[in-house]
Amino acid sequence: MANIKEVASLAGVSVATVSRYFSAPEKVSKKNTDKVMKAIEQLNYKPNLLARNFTQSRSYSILVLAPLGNPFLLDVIQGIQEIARIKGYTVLLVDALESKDEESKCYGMLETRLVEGIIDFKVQKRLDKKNGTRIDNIVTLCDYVENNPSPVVTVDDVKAAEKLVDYLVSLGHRHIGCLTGLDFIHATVHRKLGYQNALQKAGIPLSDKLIIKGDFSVTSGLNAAKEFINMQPRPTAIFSMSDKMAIGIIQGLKAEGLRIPEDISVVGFDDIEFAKYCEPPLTTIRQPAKELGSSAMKLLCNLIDGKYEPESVLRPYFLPTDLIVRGSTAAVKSS
Amino acid sequence: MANIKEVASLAGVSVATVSRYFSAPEKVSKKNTDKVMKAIEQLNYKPNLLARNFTQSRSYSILVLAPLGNPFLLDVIQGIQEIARIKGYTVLLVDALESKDEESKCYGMLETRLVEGIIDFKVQKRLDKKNGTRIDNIVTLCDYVENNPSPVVTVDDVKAAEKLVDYLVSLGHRHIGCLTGLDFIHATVHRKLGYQNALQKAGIPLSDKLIIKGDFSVTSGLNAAKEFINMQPRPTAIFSMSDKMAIGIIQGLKAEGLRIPEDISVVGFDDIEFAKYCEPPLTTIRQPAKELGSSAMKLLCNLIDGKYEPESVLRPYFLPTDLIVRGSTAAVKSS
DNA sequence: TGTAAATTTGTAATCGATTACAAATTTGAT
DNA sequence: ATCAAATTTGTAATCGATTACAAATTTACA
Repeated sequence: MANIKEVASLAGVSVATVSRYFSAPEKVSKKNTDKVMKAIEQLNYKPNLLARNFTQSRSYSILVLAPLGNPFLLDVIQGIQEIARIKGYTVLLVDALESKDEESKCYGMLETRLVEGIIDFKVQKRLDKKNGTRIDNIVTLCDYVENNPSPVVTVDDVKAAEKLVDYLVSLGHRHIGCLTGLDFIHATVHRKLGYQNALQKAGIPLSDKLIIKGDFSVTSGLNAAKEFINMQPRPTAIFSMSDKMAIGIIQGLKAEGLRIPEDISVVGFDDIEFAKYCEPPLTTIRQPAKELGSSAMKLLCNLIDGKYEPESVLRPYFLPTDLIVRGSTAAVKSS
Repeated sequence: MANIKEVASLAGVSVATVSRYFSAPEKVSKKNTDKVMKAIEQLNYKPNLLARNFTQSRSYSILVLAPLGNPFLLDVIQGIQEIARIKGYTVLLVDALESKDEESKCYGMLETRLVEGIIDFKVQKRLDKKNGTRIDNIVTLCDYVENNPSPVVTVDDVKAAEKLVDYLVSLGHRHIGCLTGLDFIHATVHRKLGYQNALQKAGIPLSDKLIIKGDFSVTSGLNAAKEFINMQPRPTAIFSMSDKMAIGIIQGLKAEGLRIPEDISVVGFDDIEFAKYCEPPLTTIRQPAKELGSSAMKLLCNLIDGKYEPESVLRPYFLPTDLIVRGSTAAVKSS
């Protein structure tokens, strides 16, 4: 494989000229440009980017730590990719469900220079290491906590959940079940808060008996369905913290002969592609997936470029959500 | 950020010793190991992997070119990741639906040393460049063509489709519609072949009128549904080349008041997670997604390590598929 | 044409590791 | 205690680019 020196010698110029041919072609005379071009062509030369990255001390790569298995993520990742491409970054992807060990290895890639930034789908607790401050060039996506150690792009889960449950309340529901997500994800906490806010506003007493712990999987929805059915009194509506679980719930309820939405209304969260192809189509909260991804990536690029005062970006950057009303919800039966 | 020289000088040893501390710790005396450890600790030293990669002329990265948007891919990618982690590679992911330009840039990453191998979800036509031979360290996944220029891991789409349509025939169907995928994907060609084989075996005349062109999206399924309904004679069963399209078809048929499977049977291909949560649950072909990913990655690792004779791996590596019978198929109505 | 300014070019240092080879040290056997 | 073998260590070259700086060349204008 030819290197820059060979190109230079074949072209009869110095290596600096060849290097400039790539980095600042306007500074190379027409005559030499031609010579260099020919030599490159003849030797089929491709610059060794490992060498370039090394000298520039840049990897032009960023890392995305995402819990694959969530179909909602595909769109988010596409949003990330879109900006990455424009800005000249390549995207490394790691499944975030790996071990803690694996995770810290990923964070280590910042220090070993393999990546210039990280987009993580969950808040890191232990970001503050030795020096007690936030670590640079990390953006938290779709998760958020008070005093977040890194900049955040997400939706306002509290408001979104509140909006959704407000809607159920407006349909006359007063016994509203809740299926939560993984509890180390802060979105779970926030959506629960929104759920409770809505109930309180409506003067409905809160009850932990109406809340079941889920894990965002279809299966946990299926299992929860049975529990909801056996509740006394049985809820007339169920708020599921993800569409996937809502689909499981609907399956489980139908298996027991219940009709949706006539007997029980079910709502999800995310608006994944299949939400509208459910039977019945799912009432849910739409998150602007692609925008979440692209906004996070833009933010990360600015962090890498040092365009921000660190403090100025620690306030969460909330994107708007939409309530999508479909067929899985109906007014409560007057009993 | 401390470098190896500073560590060496603080520890009172040579850089070679520090380097060996990482690469061959058994060759460093206990005394020096301690000294180096302390110096590393004290300086919070992390080796600059950009430098290491450069000197070793290795990136320890591989690229996956995948059409995101296919939920089936998530599992495949997890399979890839699993092996990648074990073998010490990181995975770059690029959405394969990008422009040709983007695509060749990705292939260029092999020559610029940024990645050591590529897993591509489609066969490359122009792999044979100047030297007319196959390009090393590329594995084609889930796509296949005669005289493939690179090693292939996939399922036998012909056999799988044939198995599926055999099943429809066994239910008494003789008018079987077909919704194809993108026609530059060879799997489309092969599945069509399997479809035709099954019909021929059963002595059913082939007719292009029963075949509609799709693009693997739900929408194309929705659109096709209307066309199938208006066919004369109307098919009693439809073979869709992906689950997503099948879901669209089912939606479209139901919207027109048809019952599945009583009026029309529908089958898909892939067995994505939502196939079993459809209404009715989808009869389909299960592809071993995770195994496809892990097998491809293992193969790629061996290619990178030069363990194979090039010719020995150009025969496609077929993984087995299963026919999954669910509720979307039924015996044809005796008319 | 002469000279200053602007442009283009080349030399050589540099990035931070790895590693071949030689030198130094330790170990082990007699 | 001696010497050979084995182990450990250090010196310095190397990977392939970028880039500061100086030198050479070209351009512009009086």
